[in-house]
This record gives sequence, structure tokens and C-alpha cells, in this order.
Amino acid sequence: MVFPAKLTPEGIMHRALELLETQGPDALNMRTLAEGLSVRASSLYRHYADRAALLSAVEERTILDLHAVMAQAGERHTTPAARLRAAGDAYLAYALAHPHLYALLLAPRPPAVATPGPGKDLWKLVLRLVGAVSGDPDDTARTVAFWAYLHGFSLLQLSGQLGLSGDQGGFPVGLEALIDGFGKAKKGAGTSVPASASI
Amino acid sequence: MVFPAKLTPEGIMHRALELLETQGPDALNMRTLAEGLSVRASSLYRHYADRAALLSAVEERTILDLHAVMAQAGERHTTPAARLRAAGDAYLAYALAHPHLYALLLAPRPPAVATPGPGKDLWKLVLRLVGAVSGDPDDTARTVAFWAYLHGFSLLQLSGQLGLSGDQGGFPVGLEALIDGFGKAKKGAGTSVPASASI
DNA sequence: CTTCAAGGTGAACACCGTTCGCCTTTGATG
DNA sequence: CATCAAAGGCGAACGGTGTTCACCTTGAAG
Repeated sequence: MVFPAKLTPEGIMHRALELLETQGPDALNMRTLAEGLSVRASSLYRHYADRAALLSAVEERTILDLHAVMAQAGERHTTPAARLRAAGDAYLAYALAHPHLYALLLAPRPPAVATPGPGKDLWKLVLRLVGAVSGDPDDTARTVAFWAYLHGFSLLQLSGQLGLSGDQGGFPVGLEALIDGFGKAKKGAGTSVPASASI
Repeated sequence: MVFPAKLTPEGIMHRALELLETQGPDALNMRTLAEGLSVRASSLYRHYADRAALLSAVEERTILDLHAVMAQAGERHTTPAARLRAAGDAYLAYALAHPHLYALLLAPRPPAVATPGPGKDLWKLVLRLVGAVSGDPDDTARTVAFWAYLHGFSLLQLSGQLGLSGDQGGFPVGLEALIDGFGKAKKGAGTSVPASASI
């Protein structure tokens, strides 16, 4: 009686996400997770092959959220540069708002073009935003660079002690430098990539 | 007889570094590490308080290495931009050459100005290189941005599947965009930071 | 020679992910 | 209705982790 909402993959994933977000990664172990669902740890394996599979599910869900946030942010602007900038801001904001979740998808597998999951959709969104700025609709190189910056800055800020001074200011500075550089590709003769480290 | 080189903090750290670099992080557990030193796991605790302390030692050593590599790379060039670019290249090359080591110092604590260790020295090196380009000798914001890009790209590339196409090309593209943007600060009237996300 | 601290040792502990046999519940079938 | 097979929760265990602790050896100092 009061059949307590039979255990379901979605329910488990939801509770895991909740646990991870509020208590941090250490609290997300199979026994604690099971306890939160009024169940024993071994029961979870009826629904997820192992812990990694469960984390993958959480990761997928997180990527979907991030995608939604970035897409919405982009749509609020008109010029390609403003859209890209807004998406970048949204990315950082999401990472800072959900540190444990973001740490989970350590590398949001941007160039996982092979993987058909939501990661690919997110990648394609950013690819489109970058392409609108640079003029090349399939600008893999600049998209990787843009993503690297977002990812690196998020991790740096999450890693703890970014002073309160001009550190956060570093984000728009780098973001603008990148977007500016991307924009120039439009008129420049054929993406003149400097031969780094070969001079 | 053949006193097997009494256990010493440096010896343990060296073996740990070796193990981490060659066998990956899973092989770096206290029992395996001890076995490689012909000793039992519990003996290690005479020299390091816990595993975290041991990893910190490895981390410090790694930062020293990275510092040396970046400094040397910078010295081989004359113009500030070329020096900064070379240091960036050296950073990425080091990360790719020592993936497990690099993963250890996930966030190379650049703004750990408070921490007096080798991390601060590395930070000051990059601060100097960036400052020479931008004209501001204490350009925290741009140094953070530069670091974020290096860190993010390294992680992206290490995280696996960067296609063989134009993906690696993304590195010099972004690097150049950043350095270009930094250079323009010199003539620009007072580092006009765009109000990101506030338009 | 005695003493004493430094340091290696083995056995345990707690916690982790995971497995496996058991047993109840449930819904379909004859 | 009776039966039966599948689904799924349960408890106990296994192996692996970091870590602790009482013990014992050993080499040097007094």
C-alpha cells in the first residue's frame, strides 16, 4: 500500500541529479542513492548496468539543459556576434550555477560528431553560432577554439579562488577577443592561420 | 645487504610520478605503489600523511616542469607576441605529452596568488608574458583569459576524439585571436571591456 | 651495553561498486 | 479461476580502495 512509485530509470536519474547537485559527487554513491529512494543498492542494477551508465544518463540530461539555456540566450539577440556572446555568457552562467553537474561532463565532448546524442546537437548549435560570425557555416576550428575558451574559463572559475578583482573581467575580455578575431575572417583572404610554433 | 635505498619522500614521489605517467591513474594506488618500492602500503604513511598529500607533491613537481618548458620556449623568441605564442604552444605540447600528469593538476591554480608554491611562479611567468603584449604589466584579466584558453583546449584535446581534420587547427586560430586582441589594448583607450551579457 | 626513536609490517576497519541466489509480486495465459 | 513465468526488490557476500594501529626490528647515541 502506498506503493511508493515503483523504481524507474527516470526516477533514479532524477534523484541522482538532485543528490549530485545538492550534496556533491561524494554523496552520489549507490547506497546513499538507493536509500533516498527507499530501496537497497542492489536494486538499482535492475535499471542501470552500472554507475557509469547512470552518470551518463545524468550527463545527457545536463547537456540538454545547457543546450536549452544557450539556445534561448542566443535567440534574444540579432547580430551574429551578440548571439555568440550571449551563448557564451549563458554557458559560463550555467557552469557556475551547477558546479557539480558541470564537473560531471568534464569535457562536453564537442567534437563527438560521431556520437548522435544530445552532445552532437549542442555542438551543432555552437557551430551554427560561430559560423554566423565567421562566415564559414562549417567552421570546426573556430568552434573548437570558442568551446575551449568557455570550458577552460568555467573550470578555472570553478576550481576555486578566482580573486574578486579583475579576474571575472577576464571572461568578457577573452570572449570579445575571440569573437572579434572570428569576425575578421569574413573579409580576410581565406582564413590565414598563423603557423604557430613553426617560426 | 643491498639496503634497497631506504624509503624517502622523493623516492616515493618519483615512483608515483612514473607510475602515473606510464600506467595511468588507476595504477596509482597505495598498494601498487608500495609494491613497486618493495614495501607494504602502510609504510608510505610514514612519509606522506595521505594519498592527497602524495598527489600534491607530484603536482608540484609537474608544475615545475611545465614552468621550465614554457620559460624556455618563450626565451627563444624576441617579440612579446611571439614569446607568448611560443609559451602557449609549449603548454599544449606538455599537456599532450603527459596526459595523466596534466589531468592531475586539473586546474593549474593560476590565480593562486596566495599560495606561494611553484604555481605562483608559473602564474607570474604567464602574467609577465601577457603583460608584455598588452602593455599592462599586471594584466590579471587577460592572463586569466589566456590561461583559460590553454587549459580548455588541452582538456578538449585530451578528452579524446578531436577529429584529424581542422580541429587541431583550432588551437592557433584561437591563440592568435587572443594575442591579437591583447595587442590592441596597447593603443586602445583604457582597456575597453565590452559589457558582456548586458546589452 | 642500554635505550630510544625512526620506520617497516601485518592485520584489521570502513567504504566503495558490483554480483548472485532467493523470494515475492504481478500480469498474462490455459 | 488456477498456474506460471517474468520483473524486480532484497540480503549477503566479494574484491578493491584508503587508512589506522599495535607491534617489532634496527641502527645510532649516551
